[in-house]
Amino acid sequence: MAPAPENPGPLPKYVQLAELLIRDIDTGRLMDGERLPPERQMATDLHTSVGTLRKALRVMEHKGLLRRVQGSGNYIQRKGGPGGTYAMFRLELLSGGGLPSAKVIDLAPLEKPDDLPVFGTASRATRIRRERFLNDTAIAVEEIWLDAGMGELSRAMLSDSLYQTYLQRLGFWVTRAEDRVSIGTLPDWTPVHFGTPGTPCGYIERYSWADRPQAIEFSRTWFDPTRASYVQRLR
Amino acid sequence: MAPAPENPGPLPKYVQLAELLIRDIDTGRLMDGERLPPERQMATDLHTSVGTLRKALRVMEHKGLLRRVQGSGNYIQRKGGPGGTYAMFRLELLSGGGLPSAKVIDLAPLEKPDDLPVFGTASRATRIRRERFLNDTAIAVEEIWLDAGMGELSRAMLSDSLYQTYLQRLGFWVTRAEDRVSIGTLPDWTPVHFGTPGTPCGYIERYSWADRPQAIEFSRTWFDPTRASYVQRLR
DNA sequence: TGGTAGATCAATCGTGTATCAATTTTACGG
DNA sequence: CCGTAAAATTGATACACGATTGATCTACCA
Repeated sequence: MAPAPENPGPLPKYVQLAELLIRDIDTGRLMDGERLPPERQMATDLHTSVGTLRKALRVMEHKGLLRRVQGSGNYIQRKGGPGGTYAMFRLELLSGGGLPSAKVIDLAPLEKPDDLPVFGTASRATRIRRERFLNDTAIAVEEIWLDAGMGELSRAMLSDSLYQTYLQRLGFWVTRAEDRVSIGTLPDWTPVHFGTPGTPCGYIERYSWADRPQAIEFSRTWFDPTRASYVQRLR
Repeated sequence: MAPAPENPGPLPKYVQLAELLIRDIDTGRLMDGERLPPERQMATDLHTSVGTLRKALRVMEHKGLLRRVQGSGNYIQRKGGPGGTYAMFRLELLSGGGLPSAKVIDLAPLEKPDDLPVFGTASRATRIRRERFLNDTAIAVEEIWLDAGMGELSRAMLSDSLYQTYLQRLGFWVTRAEDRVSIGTLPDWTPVHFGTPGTPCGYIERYSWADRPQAIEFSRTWFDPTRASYVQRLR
């Protein structure tokens, strides 16, 4: 029969928005009790309408993650301890958790090299090399390739959360991603203070999709297994 | 296409379609809450008609695996427990997918060794050592420690899916799990045909919880990164 | 009976706009 | 310094519109 399993369709936008915000809560980017920006401003920042945004907020309120006060604002309400009801994936310190940040090593628009898997539609891509931290301890280096068709990126535009940058500066957001975790060795451009190129380490490949059939981003992450591990929580 | 006349016994096409999709759920290709493509597109992708496809969807809805929302879409609905039977098995062949199976190497009730992290309440645990396969190619070895307080296991009781065994033979269901992926080396009891002890490999630690605050199971998995990788899909 | 094809209906989504209600902030008078 | 009222801010609610999508029905074929 048809060996054609289909690619998943995009979820309703308000669901994606809710999950985007919930991710920010889980990663610590949104703290307990913090007040969100006004709905109107937030809607324009996220390139959506107030109605859609409010549906997302309604979802979060229903999950007990948000307290909505008329005339005052929307307040984060952190529920229960770690590993709430949301399945998370990320790099964590061996001791658990950690507030993520990143330092850009290099950013350049380049021709896609031949050793990259096929993704996107353009022949060029923006290459970003970063060093990643959890609580100010370096845990990984990564190389991100963003298809040129998605827009131009400059160093000044980057924030700690790349996906947030994509949304605010380029007007699209990542709706789907796939990680493949394996083992590898540190690349030759690894900063000397991080480690020696060739050292065995954890290795993550990630494809990211937006609202089109072809992946728009491909990234490789090399993480130090003595300091961090890839964590997946399942409910 | 090519509806070749077959023997009196071929399953109706819509049943085959339903089973195809259910298998995608079980293997984790379709995740909880995910939205399927529009029926029209899905029908053409699967080389069938909308009517036939809808019969298949109707079957899945009747089984509680699908939530159909008019005007919105078809959403995967996880049935009791953590998704499908293999939803928690996240290793895939490098070429993608693969049907999982396992061969028991050893099963023994033992005192918990000191190098194990604390879990459960008993001082003893059942140790299971298995070799794991995807499509009959060996991809990993694993060691599972089930707290003695959960019941007695015998070799004859084991099926390919341990969690299903727990449910059917011991009467509890794993509701939550946490994976930590890193790198390691093959243990000294690795079967010779699988690899040489000490060889670098991928390494997964997993804690599993049932209906009590303390973890009831701890497992370690060593996988061959040249044949499989740990996969995580995100929406 | 099972599968295909097409037309039509109904519900939802995303967006935009307007209006109301509750709260906070500010300004003013004492 | 205090109290009150007005102004500004912000969330809540409602409706309209077009596009998308599932639901239903009929006709036809093997």
